[in-house]
Amino acid sequence: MTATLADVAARARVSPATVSRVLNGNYPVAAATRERVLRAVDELDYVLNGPASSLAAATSDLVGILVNDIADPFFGIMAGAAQSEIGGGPGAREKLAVVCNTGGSPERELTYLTLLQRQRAAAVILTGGALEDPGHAAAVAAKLGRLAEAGARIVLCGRPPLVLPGAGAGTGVRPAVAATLTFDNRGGSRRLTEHLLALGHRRIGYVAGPEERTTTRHRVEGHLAALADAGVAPGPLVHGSYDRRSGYDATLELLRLDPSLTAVVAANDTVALGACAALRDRGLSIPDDVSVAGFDDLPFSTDAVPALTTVRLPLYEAGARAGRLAMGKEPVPPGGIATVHGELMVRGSTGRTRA
Amino acid sequence: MTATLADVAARARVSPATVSRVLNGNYPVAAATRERVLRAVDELDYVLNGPASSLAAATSDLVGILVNDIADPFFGIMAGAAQSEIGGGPGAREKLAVVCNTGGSPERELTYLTLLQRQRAAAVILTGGALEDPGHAAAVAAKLGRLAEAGARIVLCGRPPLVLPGAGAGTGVRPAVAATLTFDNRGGSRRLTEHLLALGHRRIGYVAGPEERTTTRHRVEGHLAALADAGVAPGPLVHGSYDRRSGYDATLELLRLDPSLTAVVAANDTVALGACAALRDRGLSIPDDVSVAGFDDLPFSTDAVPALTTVRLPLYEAGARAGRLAMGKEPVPPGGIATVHGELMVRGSTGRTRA
DNA sequence: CTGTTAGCGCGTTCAA
DNA sequence: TTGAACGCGCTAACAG
Repeated sequence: MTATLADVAARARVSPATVSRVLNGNYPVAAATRERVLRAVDELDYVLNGPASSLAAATSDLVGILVNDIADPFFGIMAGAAQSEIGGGPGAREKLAVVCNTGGSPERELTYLTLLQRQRAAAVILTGGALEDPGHAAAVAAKLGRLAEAGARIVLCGRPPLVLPGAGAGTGVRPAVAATLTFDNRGGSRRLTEHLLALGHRRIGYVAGPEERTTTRHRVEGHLAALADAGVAPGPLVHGSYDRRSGYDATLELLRLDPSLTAVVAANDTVALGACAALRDRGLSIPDDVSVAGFDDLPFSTDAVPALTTVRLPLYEAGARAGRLAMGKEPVPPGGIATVHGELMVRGSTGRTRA
Repeated sequence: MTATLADVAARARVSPATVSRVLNGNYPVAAATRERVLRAVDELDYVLNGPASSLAAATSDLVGILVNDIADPFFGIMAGAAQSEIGGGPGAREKLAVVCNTGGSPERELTYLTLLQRQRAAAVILTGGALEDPGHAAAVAAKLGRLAEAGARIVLCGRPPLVLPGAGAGTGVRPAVAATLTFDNRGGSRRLTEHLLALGHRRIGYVAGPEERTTTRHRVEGHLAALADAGVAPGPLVHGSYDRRSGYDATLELLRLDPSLTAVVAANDTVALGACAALRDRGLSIPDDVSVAGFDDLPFSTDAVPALTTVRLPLYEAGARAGRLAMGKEPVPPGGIATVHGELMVRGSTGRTRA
């Protein structure tokens, strides 16, 4: 059967404890002994028994990364970056960075958190916007609290800070979350709309993301704030999911609600692509008839025709930083929270309104 | 601290063994007892200790899904589909389906396999093409053999069948791989090139994927086979990675090598987008001056302008099937291998050559 | 620097 | 249907 630590010890003529020490590299071991042990490990094709090790040490080397949609590069880029900072750090004991796909489902989010708690995960990174349902938010907060209690380091990436129930000044509530990297969706969205306003647009449609999501709300709020500041009345707004199809359908609906639209702002780049397709199918040219803008600046956005005006979020950098924070390789930002800003990328899909 | 099985047992006034039986549902337990146990579990916020459980049971509920690039929807779609078939099957004990991103690195692939072996993973799914280096292939085969020996079910998805060293007829070598779903890259590529030939193209450039990868080779082979059958000489070929930038650069190189090209075939859709950008920047129109074709039919391909002619691979279906196979929820195909075919999607990016 | 000794928390016999 | 007892393979004190 599979070789155990004891087998290795016997073969190397040392005690099991010594083998353990060699493998974990935590205690000094004579070079000659270590050599013998490593050879025995090799000869026996020995692989440490993770569960046994985790049980004895009361901690595992598993790090969970939760994403809302693994097929969406928005999450893939962040998750990949985080994973690259976690797996195989030189010298450090190998961590197993794993990505868990919730599919945006609240139940699955909680299920995965429980599963990670069960595995005694060393750290958990939650990416992307949160659901606004208070019940679910409380459930997540509670779960995170228990995970943190059990020693897991919690990091939020691209997610608003956790609102701690009953965490007032001096209540002594230790925050469950070690660090939060939050995206400035509101500010980015605001600058994007200001750009449109500067180009002369006054009738702007909005294809929003799924309802009850923080990302959706913040982006809408930034948009509305820019309009309010300029004294421009909001145009029609339609909610949909974060996919291309939704952008297509919602844009047709927008056009129906207000045929005089001169610009469409989309929840993200993927949705914007769908919006572009709908406009083209209606015989409208971009940006001559209607300008279109996205959000996130995913890799394909620059290849759209015309190239998409959007707000660039440093997804890779944020994910990598979250990974380092989860590993304790980077100091926690002051207050535990850092805001990540987006950068307006003006490209061909937006232009001046016709004279 | 964290509650244990014994705590639950004490609170429910039963033995630890009974609690275990209730939790695992493997043995009959009186309804009243079960009720009491479940209440105690709830009151104590008890969460099973995974490592301890795995150690005792000599198996874990972890299922690993290896991908080459998590930021690429090609893998994200497969992984998400597989995960949806694995996580939270009703009744079944919750499995933890986790995605591991190798980044295309052979070392990380082996590292992840070792880590999964260490965790005594219940199953492992490897997605996407493999590296052709014989040394690495042998190392992977050996690792998979050991994983399988330890009870893990191995499934390949979108990957060529594992060549078993020394597995001849009657050698009694039990294949380590439970099931293989392989993509017909060769056939799909061949049909794509035939389509181009039918449109009159005779000077076709090829932007290939990374060298030493099975996917790259098979797609190139299909392309060359179609040309050979038609008696057409192969055009220039340039290798690159699977990203947009690579497609852009390679296409400029192709144009330099043969300015009279009338078509460009790309390794995949992402690369094709880069190719389109390069052609446009050179002032060439698609498909009037040059036709472009991709592979995979990722969601954004239909939104390219013009929409991309490509070969659709049923990524979601294949991933889901791999997930079911990993869970033993679906019968293994005859011979352990099933070929998944692609479908030619003719769209606007390819057209007849000019008269 | 190395060996000895106890558990870590749970599943699974075996009896009852 | 339930309980008692043992051991899974490893780490972490404590000696030496």
